Amino acid sequence: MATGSSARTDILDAAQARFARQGFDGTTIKLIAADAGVNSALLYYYFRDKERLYQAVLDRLVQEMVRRGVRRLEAPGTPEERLRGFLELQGEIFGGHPHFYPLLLRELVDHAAARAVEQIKLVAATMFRRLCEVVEQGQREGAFRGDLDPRFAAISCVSMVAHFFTARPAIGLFLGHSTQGPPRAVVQAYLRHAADFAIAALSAPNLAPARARLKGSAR
Amino acid sequence: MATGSSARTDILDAAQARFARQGFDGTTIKLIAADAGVNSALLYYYFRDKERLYQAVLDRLVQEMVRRGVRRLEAPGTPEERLRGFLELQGEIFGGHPHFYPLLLRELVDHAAARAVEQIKLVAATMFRRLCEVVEQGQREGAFRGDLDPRFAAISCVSMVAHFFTARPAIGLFLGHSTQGPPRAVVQAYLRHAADFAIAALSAPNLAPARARLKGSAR
DNA sequence: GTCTATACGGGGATAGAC
DNA sequence: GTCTATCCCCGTATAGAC
Repeated sequence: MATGSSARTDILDAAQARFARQGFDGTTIKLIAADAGVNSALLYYYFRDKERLYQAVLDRLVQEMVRRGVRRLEAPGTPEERLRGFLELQGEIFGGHPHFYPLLLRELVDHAAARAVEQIKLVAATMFRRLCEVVEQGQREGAFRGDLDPRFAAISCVSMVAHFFTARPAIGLFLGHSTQGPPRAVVQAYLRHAADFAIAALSAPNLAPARARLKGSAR
Repeated sequence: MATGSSARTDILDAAQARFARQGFDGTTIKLIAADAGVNSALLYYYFRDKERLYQAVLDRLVQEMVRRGVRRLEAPGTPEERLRGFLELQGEIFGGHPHFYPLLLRELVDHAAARAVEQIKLVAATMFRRLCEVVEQGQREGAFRGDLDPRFAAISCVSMVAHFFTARPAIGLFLGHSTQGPPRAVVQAYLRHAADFAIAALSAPNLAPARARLKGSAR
């Protein structure tokens, strides 16, 4: 309700940026108001307090992530193609919008995600579940090795992309750049590497690499 | 100097726990003092201000991590054994001491690691460099595939372990437990999986499967 | 809906006694 | 070295005018 309000979404946007950059405790209501170009008392009109403003930001974010993630996982293609597509989307989201992943990350770190239990359960029941099903399908079709726990495999694949953005400042220095992180081209190169690395680990073991694609019809 | 002082280390220990759990902004001097069982003014005697107290905590932590990491990487053995040993240590450190990884993680997230630039450069020049050399050695010896950037491979391997602990609350829910994270046995199982997954990706045959798939035929 | 003005508390930091 | 007492700022939140 009242979604048309410009001030309301301005506040949400400003809050998202600040919470992502400085965390809950490090962000002040007055600063958000200044960013949004409104008076600080207005924040209490739209959202009851700082806590609920944070919740509203988090809600909006997780819902968008789940929506895009599930849609990508349900795209047509082989399990390998769908997994690659999902990892690609992950890179787009985490790398593209500067306030997306940092906010999720903070929520995980700040209070052991206590404020996001419901949202995480949603992710578990939709996106994560779907991702595991893709791995399982690949296993049934013989493209992926069958001796892996699909949930562990899913976590490993996602981790290689996620942690790159988590540790972005450190990785920037590791690779000879700055704490701003590596330049875009290096990020892209890493993301390609990570997808290949994941598929290599998942692919059926060396014995019969060429025969792995039994039912595969090269399209 | 003055390392014998009990109050000083008590303060450092208490500060480490609080900073790890609640972050810099979320932690108060008075609370740290209460945890350490000393008066809050004493913190200003040993450390000039909150900022320097935080720095001291971070210093102590990174130095211990580097020391243990490098020692493990320089242990005798094949590249595979040394990589496995390093990932095992990573799991021990991150999983074992509850304030170790959360503090590093916060530093990465909080201000793009601005407070830890020097420490990260130390890690880059010692531990990370050493880890890359292990991968390179494996490549020269033919145990690991040669078509990977050793730095990217190193990052991928570490990521699979690190992100598991980063996202611990979420992964706990994903696997049907709580935001406290999965039980110890599941953590151990995942760590074994991650090491195997990493080695599988590194050992995968060079070109045959990946290229064959493109053409859809492997003679 | 949006603003001004303000209360109320809490946090960092200091002076100085012991 | 350790504590008591205190200052001062700033952040959240509310009351109420427009």
